[in-house]
Amino acid sequence: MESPHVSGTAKPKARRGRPPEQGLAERRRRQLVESACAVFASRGYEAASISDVAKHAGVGQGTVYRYFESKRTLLDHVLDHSVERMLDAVRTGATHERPHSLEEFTAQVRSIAERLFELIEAEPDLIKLVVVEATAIDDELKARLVGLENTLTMMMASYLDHGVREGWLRKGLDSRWAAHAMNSLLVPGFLLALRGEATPERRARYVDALVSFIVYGMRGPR
Amino acid sequence: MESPHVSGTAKPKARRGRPPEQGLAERRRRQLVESACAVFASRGYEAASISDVAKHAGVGQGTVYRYFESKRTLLDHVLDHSVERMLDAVRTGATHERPHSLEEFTAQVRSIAERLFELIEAEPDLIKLVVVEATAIDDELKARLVGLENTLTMMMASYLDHGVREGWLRKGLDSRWAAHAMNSLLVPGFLLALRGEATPERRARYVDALVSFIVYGMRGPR
Amino acid sequence: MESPHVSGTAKPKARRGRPPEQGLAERRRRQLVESACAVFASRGYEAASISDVAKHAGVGQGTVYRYFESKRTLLDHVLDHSVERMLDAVRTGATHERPHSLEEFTAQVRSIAERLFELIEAEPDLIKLVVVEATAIDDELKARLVGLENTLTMMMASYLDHGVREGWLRKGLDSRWAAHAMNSLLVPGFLLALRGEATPERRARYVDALVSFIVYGMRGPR
Amino acid sequence: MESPHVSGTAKPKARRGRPPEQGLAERRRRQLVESACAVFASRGYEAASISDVAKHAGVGQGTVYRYFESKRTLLDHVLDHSVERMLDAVRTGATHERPHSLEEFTAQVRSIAERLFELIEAEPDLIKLVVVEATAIDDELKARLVGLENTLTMMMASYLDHGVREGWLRKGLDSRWAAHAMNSLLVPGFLLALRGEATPERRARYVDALVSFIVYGMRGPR
DNA sequence: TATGAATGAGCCTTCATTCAT
DNA sequence: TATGAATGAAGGCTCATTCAT
Repeated sequence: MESPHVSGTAKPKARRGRPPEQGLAERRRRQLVESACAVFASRGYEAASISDVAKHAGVGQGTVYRYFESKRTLLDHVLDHSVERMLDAVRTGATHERPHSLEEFTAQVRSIAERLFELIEAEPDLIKLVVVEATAIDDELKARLVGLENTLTMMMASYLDHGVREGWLRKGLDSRWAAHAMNSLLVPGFLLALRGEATPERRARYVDALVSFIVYGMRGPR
Repeated sequence: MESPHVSGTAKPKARRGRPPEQGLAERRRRQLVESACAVFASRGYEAASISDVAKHAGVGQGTVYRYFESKRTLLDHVLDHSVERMLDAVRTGATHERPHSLEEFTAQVRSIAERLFELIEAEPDLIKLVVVEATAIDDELKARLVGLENTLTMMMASYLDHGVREGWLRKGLDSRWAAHAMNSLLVPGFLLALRGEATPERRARYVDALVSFIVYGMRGPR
Repeated sequence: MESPHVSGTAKPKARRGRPPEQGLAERRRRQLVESACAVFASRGYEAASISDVAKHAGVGQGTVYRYFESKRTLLDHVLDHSVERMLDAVRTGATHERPHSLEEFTAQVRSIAERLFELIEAEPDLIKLVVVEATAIDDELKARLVGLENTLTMMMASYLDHGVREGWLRKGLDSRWAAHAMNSLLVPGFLLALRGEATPERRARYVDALVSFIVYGMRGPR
Repeated sequence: MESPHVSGTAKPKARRGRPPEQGLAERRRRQLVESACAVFASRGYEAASISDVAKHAGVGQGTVYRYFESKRTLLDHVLDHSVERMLDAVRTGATHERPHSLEEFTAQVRSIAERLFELIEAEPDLIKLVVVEATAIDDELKARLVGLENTLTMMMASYLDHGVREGWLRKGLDSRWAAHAMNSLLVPGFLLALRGEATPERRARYVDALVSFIVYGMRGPR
């Protein structure tokens, strides 16, 4: 930062004292968000206490408040973090930029569904926290999550419209509704996983059925 | 559960003097459970206070403790009560004892789905309490609810097996999985309704799609 | 309250349970306000804790919150209570309704000053809390206390104007300023008392000097 | 207190190499005390945090603890500093070493009062901190401040005794009491200023009245 | 020496639960 | 039996103080 002024009069403000250990703050924040994910997910947001989170992270409670101004703020970060992971799953699954045939579309849907399943299986409670519990905490939060889902739905809808224009999805498709249904249909899979009954085989079958349903609905009865 | 009604209508056999208010206790319990349903549903279990429940029921707080030993116990009863209502919806929807063709089966599924939608739209918060919030409160509770869903799944699975035996569902159907998928598919609809976006039109379309999906999966690709 | 309806249908709402012990609430409130007076006065408002107040009153902390919704509310009541006592002192001192000569006026001033001295000597810290510390806590509170003093000043000013009209106070007296000065001059006496050095003799002398000053200023140089 | 300034300007006697920053510690202390004055005065002692003081002084919080062992100790120094400023005001007002007539005495009293008013108007919150808030913090502190006022009173009393001996104050004057009354009479003015209602005109009138009162009391009824 | 990260005691407040009446 | 007054254990949050660097 101050490298250009090697011999200038702008003395570098004589950093005294313990150097702020670059990156520590960010590491701590991450560590705390992760602990909060675990604790909020397992006990629920209301029932979880800041002291639980601190204990899980191995720090004093006061430390939590150096990095997050309130329990509620911490939740915001937990949600951001979790949503980010979900979006990563979607991005990883979407290998082709845009599909150009029903087959490519189907393959992408399958791939995304499988990534999401993996995430759900890895962190069932966390996903539940984001997808369901959070909407009950706060109106502001509910609005945020609804907005997020709307964004996702819109993205998916534009995908579908693209398919309609290219001719591999039927004309007259209610793309907004279809997109919403697709989002929604992920939830049962989430519940399946949540119960821990999702053998790879069953999971594959669920994805198959889901894909079939989507394609069936998208393509129309013929 | 309802041990008293052993022999039909069981009129209390006109006794002399003031009847000892048999059943008063039971009435109070019911009244309290209903108040608790309302209060827990509207504020969430953690945020609701016993004093809210008592006020809603028009009794003193102490009285609550004459009938339920703790807030947690009261929740147990709220859940039982709500589950009972959901089962009623299912029972009401299942007009024929058992279907004997794919068409009857489909009609029943549709009918049940519609009853459940009605319930969800009538009491979205209560359903949310049962389906979502409750599992985050307690491991014991979570186990109970999972058990409940397993029971439902088993009931449904035996239905499906019956269809397989009668030949209108395909041989080799993984009935346990199929039953579970059917249960799970209610959830997106539940979310739809919960968000208040369920116009009658969308709801109908959702039920259609749901039924299609189920039938599609049950009957196989051909 | 319900005495008129001796044999009417308006059944008195069947008071069940422990009777609310008429007046208990008011007694508790008083008891708590008095404890709060003592504790706030001796430690200062900020440094005093609710738990101190509760301990002083011999109740649990939770009990305080049954009667006052916050620490701040409790302070409001402490101030009201203290102001009331100060006003009582003034009222007790003001034996004649309105003075009709300089002598009567002087006698009343002396009498009021002496009542106030008694109060100050009995509760020096409490008076300090009201007169000085409170104005530093809150803008809303400061406004209230300034308003109170303005009211007192106005009352006193109207007294003085009355004297001017009746001719025993000089024409052209700045009654508003004079009233304010009189109020202010009580404070030194308060400090005198606060230090515990106020022998009856010195106190009398102070009142003499005060009265002389007031009369001197009121009557003018002639 | 200021032990270094033994022989006048005391220049540090040009030494070789970097001077060991003698006095740096003392400068830091002063800087911190000044910041603490500002912060304690504006927020009140209890509500002010060490971190506020450190920020105001432009140092880290830890640094404060290198110079003062606790927040309480810092307050001690703030009070010393403020008292010193008040004494300066008195000293500046007292132009003649000792008055030798009632007129000179009166002029000095007026001059001192005006200096104090200036100080109060310049730093009302700081004065309030010293005069009011501090006595509520601690018994030890209260004792110190009472002791300080006693010292002032004694000084003033010796002044008055001097006047009695020289004959321009009446024999039999209770000098200790009179001195105390004079101190106390400053307080109403302080309150006037504190409330921001002190126009120059009112202030002049208040000083007039104060001086009159003092002279009146000192000289006796004749 | 200066720093600021870390800590835990303590505050205000809420509320499930108990119990005298 | 019904009541609501009383309670104390938490919980979220602040901040004086310590200490590794």
